[in-house]
Amino acid sequence: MRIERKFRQELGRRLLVWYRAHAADLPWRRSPNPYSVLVSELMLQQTRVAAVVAYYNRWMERFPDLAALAKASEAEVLRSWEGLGYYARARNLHRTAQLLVAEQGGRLPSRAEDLERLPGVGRYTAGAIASLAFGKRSPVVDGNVRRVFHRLFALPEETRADHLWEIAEALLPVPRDCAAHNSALMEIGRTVCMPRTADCPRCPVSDLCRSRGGRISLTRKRSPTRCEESAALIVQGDRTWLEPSLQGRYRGFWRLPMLDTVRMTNLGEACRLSYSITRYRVHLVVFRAEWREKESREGRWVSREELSELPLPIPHRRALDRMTSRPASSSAFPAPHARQAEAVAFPTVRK
DNA sequence: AACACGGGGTG
DNA sequence: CACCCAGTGTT
Repeated sequence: MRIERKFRQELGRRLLVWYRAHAADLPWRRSPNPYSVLVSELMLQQTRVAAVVAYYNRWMERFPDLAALAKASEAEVLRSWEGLGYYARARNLHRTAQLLVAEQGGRLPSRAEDLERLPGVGRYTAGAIASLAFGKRSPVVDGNVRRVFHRLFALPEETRADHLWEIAEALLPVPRDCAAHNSALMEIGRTVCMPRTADCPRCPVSDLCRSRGGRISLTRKRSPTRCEESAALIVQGDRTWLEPSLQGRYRGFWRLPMLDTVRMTNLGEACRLSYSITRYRVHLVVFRAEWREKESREGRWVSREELSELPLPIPHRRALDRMTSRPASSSAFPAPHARQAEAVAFPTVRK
């Protein structure tokens, strides 16, 4: 697709003017140093601005720079990320900090090509850091930009990702303005040219737009797969037995043990809750239990104070909160369930 | 190219 | 409830 110089200049001007007037006041825009751009961009991967702000502020207080982050333990890093999801991002950010402190004098590279070699930094994030933090003439294509381009140029649904990157590159203005240019494209996608509704009257480039707010066709998804999971709540005094998650999505987290009726005695259902995770709908049932034989299990007894410092999957954190917080109540735990609940031996996944 | 990865907000 | 989000890494 050819882009006329005149079109490019007019579009660029409008974006910059609009952005100067409408840029949201976000914490990582206050002092755009490379580290704050790195942290915010990692947090913003597949995650909305509104969800990120509080995490970002706490993060910067706790890990103000690469050196502080590199020194932190993984548990501390994961606890700070808990609830934000996609925990590989946190592990990657931590590794990136350690790698840069160890080998690059604690400095981020400024070229997208070098940034992309860092763990957790792909094509989008590399371009974002290069342009936003270092003012480089690097394009960005994220979900917002993709949608804006689809509408702006009335692109066919099957448009290849490479083509979108070519367009993004071709539209870049002089280096000095690239940060604002890229931010403006994403900000318009986020606040004006939204997935379901395009608020064209508010859009600074609506008269240059080929589709004027047409709907982007939605890709249908398969319905969630139902799963069941049963966990055990084992209490000794004021401590709860937790086990480390050694692999999988919750690697590095602590969690309730899976109910194991061979080594545990099932004392009855304590609580149940459902949650969704990517394409699964999980029904979690927690049973109160006692050890018959604890040998050969990795884990530890955790007090309530320690509980607040260890990283836990949100569903397990919730279940624990529900079961162990009994304010203004003499008993620390819910009364035994009347009937002996039937044990579900192991979580089952039906495909 | 398809899939896994988390949790919460929005209509 | 369905859909989606400032993507990346693995298979």
